[in-house]
Amino acid sequence: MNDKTPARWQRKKDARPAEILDAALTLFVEKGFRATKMEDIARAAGVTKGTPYLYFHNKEDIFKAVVRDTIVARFNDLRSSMQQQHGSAAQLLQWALDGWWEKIGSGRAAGLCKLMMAEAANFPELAQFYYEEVILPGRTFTAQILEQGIARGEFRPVHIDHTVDTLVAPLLTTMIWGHSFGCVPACQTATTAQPQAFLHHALELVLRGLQATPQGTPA
Amino acid sequence: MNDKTPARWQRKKDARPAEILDAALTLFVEKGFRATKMEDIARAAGVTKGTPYLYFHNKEDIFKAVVRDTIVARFNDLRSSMQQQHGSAAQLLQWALDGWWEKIGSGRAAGLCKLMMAEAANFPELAQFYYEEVILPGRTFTAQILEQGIARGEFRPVHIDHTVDTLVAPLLTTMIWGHSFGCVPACQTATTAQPQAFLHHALELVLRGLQATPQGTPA
Amino acid sequence: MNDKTPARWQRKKDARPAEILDAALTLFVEKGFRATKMEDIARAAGVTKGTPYLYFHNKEDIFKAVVRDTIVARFNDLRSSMQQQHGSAAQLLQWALDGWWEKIGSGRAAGLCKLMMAEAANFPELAQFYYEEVILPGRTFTAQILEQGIARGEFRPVHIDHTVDTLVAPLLTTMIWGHSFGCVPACQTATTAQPQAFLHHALELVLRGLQATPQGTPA
Amino acid sequence: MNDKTPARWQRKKDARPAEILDAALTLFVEKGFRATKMEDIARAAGVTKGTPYLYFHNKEDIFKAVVRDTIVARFNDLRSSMQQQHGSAAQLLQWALDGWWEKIGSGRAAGLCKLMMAEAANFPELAQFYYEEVILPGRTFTAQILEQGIARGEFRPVHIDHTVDTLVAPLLTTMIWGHSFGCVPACQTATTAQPQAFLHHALELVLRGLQATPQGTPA
DNA sequence: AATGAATGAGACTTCATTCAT
DNA sequence: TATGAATGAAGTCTCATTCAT
Repeated sequence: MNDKTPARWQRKKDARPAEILDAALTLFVEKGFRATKMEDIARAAGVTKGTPYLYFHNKEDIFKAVVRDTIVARFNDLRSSMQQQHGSAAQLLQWALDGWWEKIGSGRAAGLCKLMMAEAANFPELAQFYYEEVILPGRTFTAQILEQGIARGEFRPVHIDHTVDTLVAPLLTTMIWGHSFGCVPACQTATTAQPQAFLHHALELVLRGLQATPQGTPA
Repeated sequence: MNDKTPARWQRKKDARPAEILDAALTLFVEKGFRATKMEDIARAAGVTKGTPYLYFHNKEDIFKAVVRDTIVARFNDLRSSMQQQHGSAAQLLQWALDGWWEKIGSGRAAGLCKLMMAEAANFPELAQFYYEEVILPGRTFTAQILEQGIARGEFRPVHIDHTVDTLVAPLLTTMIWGHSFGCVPACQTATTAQPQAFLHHALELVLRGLQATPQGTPA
Repeated sequence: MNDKTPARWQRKKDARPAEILDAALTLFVEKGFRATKMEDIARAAGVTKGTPYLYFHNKEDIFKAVVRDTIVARFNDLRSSMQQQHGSAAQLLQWALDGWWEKIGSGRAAGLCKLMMAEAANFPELAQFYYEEVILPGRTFTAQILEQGIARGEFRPVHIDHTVDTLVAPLLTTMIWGHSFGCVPACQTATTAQPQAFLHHALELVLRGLQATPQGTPA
Repeated sequence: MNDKTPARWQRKKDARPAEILDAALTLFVEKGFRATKMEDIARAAGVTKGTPYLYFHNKEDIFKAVVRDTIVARFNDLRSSMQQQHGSAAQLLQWALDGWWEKIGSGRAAGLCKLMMAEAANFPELAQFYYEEVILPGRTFTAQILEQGIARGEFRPVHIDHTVDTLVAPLLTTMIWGHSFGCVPACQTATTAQPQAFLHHALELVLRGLQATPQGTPA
């Protein structure tokens, strides 16, 4: 409004790359990588066609930056929210699930994860970054809780890797469903309508399955 | 038929559409819809640029035909392999899982499912077809087994929809993982290495969680 | 209906080229040269794609044949209808106008003339044929009547060429208008609605202008 | 401005559309709509393939713009040159004819009119624009002069619409002939060689025919 | 730092023509 | 003679990227 407030413009200047990435994130999630035009990104960021090229080498570079930045930011959020949680392994998993939903599953980051799956084969290098920064730490974190639970006799001894994947599967399902069929009005399911209820239900089922039972295994 | 004719082209009208769809399926799964060029499809099918247009209206039409044909074919396979299975609900679910893996999960059809998720928002009409022909029938089938299991006292009474999704989640995970990060050598996990072992493990966990227990629920 | 009547098929066989040209004439008039597809011509003629090529070298060749055949046929019709007409020069011009309307102006041939104008620059060789077979004879014929009228004192002495063109102008206008704006519902004029009335009116006006008047020319 | 810059391209946004339309006008008139390639237009305008699409939606859009712009511009020229002409109806018609020849008949606009006739059926919407902006005003203008002439006793009472068409016919003939057979060296006629002489001759003939004569009509 | 006109490779689609049957 | 599957040149349009201003 007031040209005399340089601070505002100053901030703006420094914020340019972030604004561009923010716009790109929204558009990539909404339309996919190929269908998102550079000019759309620029316009959504309030700049003109050429400006994104001052900060990024090309469209692929923007995509990579979007993934990296979003992931890092979301992961820091999630990590700090998980600090110093104590309780049973089951409780930790529930907290983790809620934290994940709040920080990632319910926001644009979930769309980005879905996009990352869609494009992983086209961006192997980026996939590897994601794998190392997201997938492995996430698996390790989950695996540690599991192992703790087993060590404490809270859970049966189980195959760690497969159990981790079993715990992660509902999260993946929620993200992908919500950003694929969930976007089509005619293709709604219970999961898209009440994702959190589904997540809790799935976790509860698996936790029951993990429960150490004195009397043996089911048929 | 006769290798001695240096024919520029072979006539085989009846086989052409299937050949084109087959080539398209492979390429779509490998590279995605946008990144697959019509000429690539043509070349992969052993014809030239113009030929696919003799059988299909445009690229989108080919995509739709690929989905419809593959889905219908795979579903018929699966359905017939499930005919007249008898046993406990748990056994039925295990058979269904194995049948699904054999007919769909382990083949190109899984890649198509992953692609369908990636593109659902871009092809709402096709998404609806897929939803009606694949998702709903699959959910209904699973739900019936669950309800049977509950009615027989084999399973606890549970929320059907969420449990269906919990059962389906590992399948989705397998398909998507296998055709995203699983395609990148540096991004392997236990699931991509031994998908069937994971699927069995996940099912067993959930079945345990479903088990009717006389003595109450866990914390 | 009856396969036993070979005569009918015999005739058909010989008639093929004519049938193709007839179909082509209609389509060319309706849609223009470029917009008419070979396959449309074939289908309209009741044959398949390749057949026209058995009788004609290519599309251009068909166009040329259409023009030549139609023109020659229409001209023979017109010429024979004008045989042995006697009367004043004005009467001859009126008879010629009516004959022209009946044989050419009111039928598809008029559309062909319009098309010939549209395409003359693209088919110089064909234009020359048309010029020599239609334009020049038509002009000569008209010029002769004019000269006769002048010689008899029926008409004033006038510039023959320009007067011929003045007499021909309404005919051209009728043909062109009827096959251009006349085809668009929202673009009707008196001429398209009542072409014959216009033609008679125009001829009468010009004939009055040609009338030998004792008292001199208008301002 | 500076010849020392080996610039791959020149920036001149304001002039571009006009340059493109100018190039397009020439090419459309010369080769017709279909036969004119977008790249030809671009090259003739001194730009590359993609540039016309910065200013026009597609080829049809360029055609429409060419018609609209040329028509409007020529019509304004003509209208302003006809301002404040006084005299007899016959004189007005002669002035109008000369003005028309100077502003329209002798230039590229005449080719555009011919093209408009050739393409009217393919572009009904554009035809309607042309009809409303050119044909109707032109007819109204001519009709008013005629009615004035009749009211003043200068002309006989005649059918206005048909007489308008009779007056317009030579103009149409000139435009069409000049841009069809007139372009083929072997197809010249008096009209193509001396169009203005023909136009004057035709007008004089029709004016004589319109002359109010006390002593009756000819046979 | 920012603009936005211009570029030009690239992808889709059409259709006149060919030729094995 | 007739067919019609297949060809492939040609044309339209898009959009990531460049660069003079």
